[in-house]
Amino acid sequence: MPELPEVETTRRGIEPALAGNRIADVSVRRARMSRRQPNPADIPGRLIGRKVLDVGRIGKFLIVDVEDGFSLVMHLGMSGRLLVANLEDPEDAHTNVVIRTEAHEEVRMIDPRTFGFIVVYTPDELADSSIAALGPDAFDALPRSPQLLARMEGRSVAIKTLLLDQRFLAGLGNIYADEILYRAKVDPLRQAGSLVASEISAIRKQIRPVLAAGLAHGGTSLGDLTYLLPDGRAGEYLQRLRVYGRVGEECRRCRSKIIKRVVGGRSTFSCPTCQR
DNA sequence: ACCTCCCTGGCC
DNA sequence: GGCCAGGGAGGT
Repeated sequence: MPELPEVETTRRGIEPALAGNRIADVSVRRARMSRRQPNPADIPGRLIGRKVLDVGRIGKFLIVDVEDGFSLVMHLGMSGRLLVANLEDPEDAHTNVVIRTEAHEEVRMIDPRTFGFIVVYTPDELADSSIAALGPDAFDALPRSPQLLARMEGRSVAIKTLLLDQRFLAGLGNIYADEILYRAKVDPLRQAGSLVASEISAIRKQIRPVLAAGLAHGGTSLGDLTYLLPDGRAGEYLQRLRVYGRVGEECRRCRSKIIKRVVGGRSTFSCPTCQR
């Protein structure tokens, strides 16, 4: 992971709060948050009393390995945040999951729109889950261009849709896909299989810088402020976005008007002139 | 490979 | 009062 020079994202990080500590209690306050658990009643028994061995991440999935082979998987959806708090700290609204450790701290998942979730897998369940099908992490394990090219060959899917497919690359979301394609000068609707090596290389070159810039500015809080940093502050990447949300504004490169279309069911912003 | 659904707060 | 945004999974 990159340094986070401008934004201190947590008062106390999730990883130090969990790693090496034993889980004392788990509370799922909104049943929907455990909808991906085959039997939601399994969650406490699979976690309580077990020590956290490792805290990792693939794309947008946070993966916490505990003793006896269980893996706690958390996803923040679009409006989720994780907060490390002391037991006596007042709870924010929409605190939907609370994981307490024997160090008397809590990791709280706050998620107004409840697109996030928590699930605890056995090794077999993990192997059968969508986690096992995730592509390489877009930041930590970005494949070389020839490998990306090979995986795009013959595919008619729009490149934007492919970038959002977590089985292709794990970690890119709607806003960042648009920014990457704008910087790479590739039309989001181009069929993946039609891209030539130089275009794929251009896309690849932009992936890490765009993600790093987003991280450095604390992510992208939109006008509705549903996404917030763990401490409740807004991320400030919105002001740096070059195309996302800028329909009708002038392209910074060629002054054409930025257009908005729907691609793969998601709002998609691009320059009709310099993205080809 | 596509479309629809889930959910809620903020906005028109 | 209704629309919209996001990520992922399920269905067609």
